[in-house]
Amino acid sequence: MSYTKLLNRNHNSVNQSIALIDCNNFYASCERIFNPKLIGKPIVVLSNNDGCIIARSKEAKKLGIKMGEPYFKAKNIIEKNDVKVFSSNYSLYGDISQRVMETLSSFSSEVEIYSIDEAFLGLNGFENYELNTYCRHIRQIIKRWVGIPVSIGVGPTKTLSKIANHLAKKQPEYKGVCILKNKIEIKKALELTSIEEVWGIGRRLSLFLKKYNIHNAYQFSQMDRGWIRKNMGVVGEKTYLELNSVSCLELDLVPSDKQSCCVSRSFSQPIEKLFDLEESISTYGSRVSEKIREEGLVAESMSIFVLTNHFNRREKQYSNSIKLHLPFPTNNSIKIVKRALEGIRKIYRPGFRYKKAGIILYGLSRHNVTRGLLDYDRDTSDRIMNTIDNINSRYGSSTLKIASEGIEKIWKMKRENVSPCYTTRFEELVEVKA
DNA sequence: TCTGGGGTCCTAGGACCC
DNA sequence: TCTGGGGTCCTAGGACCC
Repeated sequence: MSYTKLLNRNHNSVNQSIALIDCNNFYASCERIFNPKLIGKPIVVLSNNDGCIIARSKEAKKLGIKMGEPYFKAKNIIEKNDVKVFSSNYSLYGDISQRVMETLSSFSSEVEIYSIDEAFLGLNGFENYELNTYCRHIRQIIKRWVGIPVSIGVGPTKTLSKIANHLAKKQPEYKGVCILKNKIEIKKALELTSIEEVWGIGRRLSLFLKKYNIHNAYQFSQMDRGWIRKNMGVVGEKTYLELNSVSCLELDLVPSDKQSCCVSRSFSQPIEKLFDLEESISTYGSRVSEKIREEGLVAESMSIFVLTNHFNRREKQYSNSIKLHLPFPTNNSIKIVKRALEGIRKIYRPGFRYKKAGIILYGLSRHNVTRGLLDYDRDTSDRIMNTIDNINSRYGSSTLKIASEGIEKIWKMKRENVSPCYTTRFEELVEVKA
């Protein structure tokens, strides 16, 4: 549907109610479910390689620990205050997320899973006070059944439901549920929301807007539409309309297939040898192939990239990438890894200390659509991959792997404080113990 | 000493065609 | 000698999100 049509169609639908359910401090809350001693204690969760802080409990936020801060910089506060530290455990978080989403789907037929810890729900046909009661009920059930605290914001558009959610979290008087339905409430909420907190307005745009003396969401919503279109493109214009209760972003109820799929990692220590880069790229290539197989997709091209540590000013820097086509669309690990290795050999330059490498698959599609005449070995190759996937899911990931993935892996991720996989058996442990 | 990873959408500009 | 212009497709890069 064209953009204009969409606008016209929705112009009259100001009365719709979209709820945004957002899990509070999601990763930290997940760690607490199976370890109740942690309730009330400050917790942080670290990114891969135990590099940055990517989740904090309420108590940790209070100590002044910042989101995205490097672990080593916060170590002082952490040790002084006995903050519990966890390496990220995505198989645990993914599993808890699924439970939350399943529970949500019992409350509305319209659910859009937006991220690991957020979902939009269509909640039309409620009176206001019913809406409030219903949301409090949802909140209670998720807490009771899954053990995760959530905040709920409701508004006539997605962007306003985001703002409502933000208030529900921040202002204690809402007790976790904020409903923005009438003009006066919306105006008040927009005035309370600083411009950089608006969904869709990031660091760059908020700096730009502040130069024009636009500091909060209400000021933004009162600007001239043409000016916004001219200076911020269609994306900015949609945000503007959404703040003015004109819905431009519909609920996406059937998740569409991915267009690209990426696996990349920073190394635990810098590596210099082509051999080690080859091992890492083989591992990532194998993993990314597995990921698209899980979704029934095939890729037609890929991009391989490497970079050195740009934080280290004293060392010479290098980064490069190369795009490669596959002879025909495939999700076969062996073929993808083989091509990826050709790529890494082309962009490798000796004499640098590499910090990170990765592979991105492009041109993804459902695999029967692209079946071609040259594709004679598809069935055999499907069977081999199937067998590998089955064995790996039964006996732990990487039980079977491609030889070039290597065994020693000097570059492998650091994860010193990972919690047990309470809900997903031992797959991750294989990775962690080594 | 130590600084994450995986996505989407939009736009500008080049190549190519008629 | 004179040397168009508009459409489409693709790609790289930027900005944003969690």
